[in-house]
Amino acid sequence: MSEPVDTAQRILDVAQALVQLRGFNAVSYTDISGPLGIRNASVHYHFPLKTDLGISLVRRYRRHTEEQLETILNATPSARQRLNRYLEAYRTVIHPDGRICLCTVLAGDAPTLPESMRREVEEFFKLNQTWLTQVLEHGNASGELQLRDTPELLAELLLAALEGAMLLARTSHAPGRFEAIGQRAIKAMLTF
Amino acid sequence: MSEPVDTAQRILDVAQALVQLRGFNAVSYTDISGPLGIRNASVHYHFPLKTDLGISLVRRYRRHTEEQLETILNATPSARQRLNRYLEAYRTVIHPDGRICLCTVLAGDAPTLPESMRREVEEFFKLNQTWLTQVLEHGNASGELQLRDTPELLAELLLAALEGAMLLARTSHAPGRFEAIGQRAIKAMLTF
DNA sequence: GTCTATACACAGATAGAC
DNA sequence: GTCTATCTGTGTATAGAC
Repeated sequence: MSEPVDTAQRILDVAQALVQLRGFNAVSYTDISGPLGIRNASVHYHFPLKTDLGISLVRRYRRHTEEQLETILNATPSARQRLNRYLEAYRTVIHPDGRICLCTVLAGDAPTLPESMRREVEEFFKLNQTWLTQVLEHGNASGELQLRDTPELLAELLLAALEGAMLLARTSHAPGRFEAIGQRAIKAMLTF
Repeated sequence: MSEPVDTAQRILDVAQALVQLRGFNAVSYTDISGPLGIRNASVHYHFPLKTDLGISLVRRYRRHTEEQLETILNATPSARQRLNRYLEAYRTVIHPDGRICLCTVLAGDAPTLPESMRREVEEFFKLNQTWLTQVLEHGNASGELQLRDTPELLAELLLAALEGAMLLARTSHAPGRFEAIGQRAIKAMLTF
């Protein structure tokens, strides 16, 4: 009864996993078509230019993230719990095989990406930073947190720490490192 | 009277600048030979395989960093000043054109790098982390700092924050962002 | 040590049959 | 929508002249 998932979505699924691991430039149309049992020309039918594919990839990822963040806000009014849930969300994108956040990888590729794609990545980070800022602000206003700096700057610091933690953990083949740093970074937000 | 700088070193100079910007895989032998006024075959004479070039690149970068860190230790006994100098060192590798720390870029490329090269990158981060740990430990022992967590974990957090800050700042074409986050991260070490 | 020339693989992309 | 076939560019790397 269920419709077969359309090819464009499955292309994006495979492409995303590959890009999360190797980066945008190190993934080819053939890399993507192979696991799907189709030919690279078929991928071009759905995404004529690689830039098209890249933009669709980031947009879909950002939409998905937006939904997750919205869900967290609805699930709890506590800043502590919101931040913990935010950290949990990272666990869903990090894999032992080396996959990390799509946009963290693309940030590394940024200077080689088409400008239109780089802007999409930038928007992803803005989304995260704005959300974190609001969570910290709200926690401060309600008295749950006692921030020692502006919510904007602390949000930026937390985001940066998580980005860097993913890179460091992956480079040293030590996924546990992300957890340790992530937990500590959040604790810092609560303690500041 | 001064000897002409040997070609191998100049190759590494050009290669490093290019890799700091685009990453390892997005830099070709022709990209490197062009600015030097030679042909790509000449680069192969000095570094037969690209992996050879990559390893030399990271080793030289790490040696240079080791010297800088040693210099900082000799220049001041204060943890505060040492951390500030450490941040200053980042300023020498970050450029408005998009160049950031060589090993931060290579961390993004890690899964596509030859294993021997990845290990060299890992060593670079270990070097930084060990140094930072010692600085924090020393500052704590002397009473200058009051750490609220282990020096190891705080060093990891600081390193991760700086890594991430470089990526975020570059992605949004806002070099000033690195400064702000970096300063705040160091302040966190002093305040913990 | 640097050159020209070239081998070989693979990339993104397109044309046209089915 | 997917295929085969192909174009064109570029990458790493090597052979051999100078």
